Amino acid sequence: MPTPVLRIAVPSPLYRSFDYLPPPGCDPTRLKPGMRLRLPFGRSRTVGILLELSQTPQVEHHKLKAALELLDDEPLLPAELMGLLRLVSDYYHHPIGETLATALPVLLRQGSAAAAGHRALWRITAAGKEVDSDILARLAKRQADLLQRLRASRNGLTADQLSGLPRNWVDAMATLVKKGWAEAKQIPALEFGRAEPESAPDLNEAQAQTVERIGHCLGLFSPLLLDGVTGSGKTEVYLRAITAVLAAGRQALVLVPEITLTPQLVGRFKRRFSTPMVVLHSGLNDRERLNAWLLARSGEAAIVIGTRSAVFTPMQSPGIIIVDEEHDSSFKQQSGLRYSARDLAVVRARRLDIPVILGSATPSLESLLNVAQGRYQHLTLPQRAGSAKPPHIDLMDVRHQPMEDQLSAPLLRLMQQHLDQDNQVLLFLNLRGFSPTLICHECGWVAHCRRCDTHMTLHLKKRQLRCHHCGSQRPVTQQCPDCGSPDLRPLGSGTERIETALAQHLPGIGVSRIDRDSTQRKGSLEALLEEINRGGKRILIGTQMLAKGHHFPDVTLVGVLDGDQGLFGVDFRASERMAQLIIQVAGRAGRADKPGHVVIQTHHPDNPMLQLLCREGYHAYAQAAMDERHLTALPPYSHMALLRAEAAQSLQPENFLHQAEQLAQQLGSAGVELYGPMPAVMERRAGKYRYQLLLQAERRADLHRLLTPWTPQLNGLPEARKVRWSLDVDPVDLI
DNA sequence: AGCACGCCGACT
DNA sequence: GTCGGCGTGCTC
Repeated sequence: MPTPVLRIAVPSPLYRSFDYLPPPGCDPTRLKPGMRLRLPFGRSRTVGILLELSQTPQVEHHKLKAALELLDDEPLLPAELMGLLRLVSDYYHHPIGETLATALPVLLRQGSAAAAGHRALWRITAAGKEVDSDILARLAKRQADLLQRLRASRNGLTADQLSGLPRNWVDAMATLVKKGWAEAKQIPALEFGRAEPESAPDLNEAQAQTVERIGHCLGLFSPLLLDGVTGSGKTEVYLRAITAVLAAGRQALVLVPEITLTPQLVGRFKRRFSTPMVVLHSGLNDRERLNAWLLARSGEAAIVIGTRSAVFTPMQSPGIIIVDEEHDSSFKQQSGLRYSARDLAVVRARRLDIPVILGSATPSLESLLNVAQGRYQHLTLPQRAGSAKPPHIDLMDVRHQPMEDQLSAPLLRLMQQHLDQDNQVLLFLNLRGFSPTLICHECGWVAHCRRCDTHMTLHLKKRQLRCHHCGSQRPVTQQCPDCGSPDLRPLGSGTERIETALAQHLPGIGVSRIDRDSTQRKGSLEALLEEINRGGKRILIGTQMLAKGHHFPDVTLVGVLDGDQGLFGVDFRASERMAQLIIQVAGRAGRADKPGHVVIQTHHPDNPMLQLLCREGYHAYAQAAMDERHLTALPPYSHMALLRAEAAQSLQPENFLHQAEQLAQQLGSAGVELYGPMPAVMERRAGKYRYQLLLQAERRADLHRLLTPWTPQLNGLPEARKVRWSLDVDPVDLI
C-alpha cells in the first residue's frame, strides 16, 4: 500500500485543510483521525489535527511537506466529536482548523501532552503522628499549625483545602516533608462528592411522572423540553435522571449559564453524589481545565458540569445531556466560532443516541416551536414544590405619579407595608452604576464616551465615569468641560442611586445591592446572599444577576422598576427577553406560607403583551409572541445569518458589505432576503465603526446554499483586508 | 491569523 | 545613505 497523505486541520482562518506526508519514521497505520501532529506551516510551526488519511493529495506531490511529529498515541477527540465538529464547521461556516481549536483546551492547542496532571495530597506520616507536644510547642507556628491540621484530617489535604490558610503554607509544608513528618501523594484532580450522599427527597406527582418518562428515554435520542415554573423542582428531576444514567454506568453532561455556575449548585451535586465529577468554569487555569477535560474523556469523571464550551467535552460513555435555563442567551458564543451550546447539545445527543433535557421556566420560542411541531417532547412541572403558590403579578401605572429615583410613591407605600411585616423586598433594575449619565444643567452637555456612540455611566462612589460598552473610564469632572459650570447633575437612575435613595426614603432598613460592581471580589456574592438569608427587614436591589439561580424565601414583594424597557427594544427579541427576565425575577420570591407579590412599574399599562404576561403568565405571552413572529416571518419561523464588519474608518465596513452583497447576488441568493448594509445600533464602539448585512430565509436550506460558497470567498474581496468581519449564524441579538 | 517580501518617507 | 511604514501574497 502506498504512503497515504494526511489531511490536516490547521488552526488558521483559512477555509480549507492541508495535506502532509507522515512524520519521518512514523508507521502510517498508527495514524487515526483526531490525533495531533506538529507541523511546519509557512515559515513557522503549528499543531494540527488529523482529519483523515487520503490517497489523493489536493496539491502536486512535490509541494507536500512531512509532518514533524505525532503528538498523540490515541485520538484526542473521539470519532463522535470529530464528526460533530466537522458538522459545526459546516453549519456555522467557520474554518475547520479554528473550529477544532475552539473545542480544545489551550494547552492541547499548543501541543502539550494529553496526560492528566495530578494534584498533590499531603498526608501525615507515622513519624509525624509521633511528634510529641514538647517538640510541637517549640516548632515554628506555621509548621505546628499545619501538622495539627494534617493530623486532624482523615484522608489528607489538597492544595485546594489548604489555600484558605492565612499566609503561605507551601514553605512550611516543604519543611514538614523534609523532616519526614508529612508526605505528598499524587491523585487525579477530581472533585469528590460526599462519601455518604444525602438521600433524595420525595417527588411530587408531576416530578415522579416526569422522572419516569425520562427513564424510558435512556439510551435513545430524545429531546425533552422540561418546562417547569420556578420552584417546581427541575433540579431534582435532573438529579434523578443523572442517578439513573450513573446506575447504567454512563456519564452525565450538565450545561448551565455562566452566572448559574455557583458554588451552591456544585455543592448540591456534591451532597447528592459520591461519584467523582469535574466542573469546567471560567475560574480554572489552563492546567486545571486540561485535567478536567482529560478526566471527562477517560470516564474517571462521571459527571461533567460546565458552561457553554463544555458542550465539546469528550466523554467515554455519555448517557445524558442536560441544558439548564435553556432560554439563556449566554449559551450563544458571541465571538469567534459563534455557536449555540444549547443547539449543539441537541445535535450531539442525536449523534450519540441519548436523551437531552432542555430545562426552563421560561422556554425560548425556538424550543416551544420545536414542541409544537412534535420534534421535542414536552415535560411540564406546573406546581411549585410543596404548597408554595405562584406569585401575583400586577402592572403599576406610574403615569402622573410622583416619582423619585425610579421609585413611585405607590411602590414606596407598598414596600413599607411588606417591610412592616418583617418581610424582604426585591427591586430589579437592569442598569448598574449611579446614573446612566451626567448632564450639565447650564448648557446641556452630557458625558460621552470618546470611543463609542454612547454616554458614560456615572459611578458616584468610585467618582468615575465609565463606558459600559468599551470599559473606558475617567474621573468625574467638577465642571462642565464645555461651559465651565459646576452644576453637573446625574440624569436617570442605576442600582447605585436606588441604593442611596432608599436610605432616605426608608431609613433604617438594610439594603443589599447585587450587581457586577458589588460582587466583583471573589466570595462577595456569597457573603451578600448569606446576609440576606439571615432574614429580617431588608431591601435587595440588583440587576439581572438577581434573576438567576438564587432563591430568597423571605422576599414577599418584587418591584420591577423599569417595566417599559423591553417594549421599545431595537431587537425583535427584546420583548421575549424582558418577559423571561420578569418571570425569572418574579420566581425569586415567596414560599409556602408567604406568597409573593410582583409589581411592574410601567408607563404603558395598556400594552397588550405586558397585560397578557401579567394576567395569564409566560405561556400565554409566549403563544402571542409566537403568533406575531409567524405573521412577521421572524425567527423561529425564519432563519437568519448576520455578516458583521468593523474598522477604524466608517467607509470600509460599509464598502466591504456592499461587495459581499454583490458577491451573494452573483452566487444566486434565491430564497434569501438581504437587508443592508446598515450601521449597527451603536455605530461606533471601542473606536470602531460597525456595519452589518442581514440575511434572512424562510427555509434554512436556502440560507445555507448561499452561505456555503459565499463565506469562503469573502476574504478574497478587495475590502476584506481593511476590516474585521465575522459571520453569525442564528444570531441571538442583532445589535 | 502570522509571516515575509517589497517599495517609499524621516533619521544617524 | 539606512530603519521602518503597512500593502500584498502565501501557507500543503
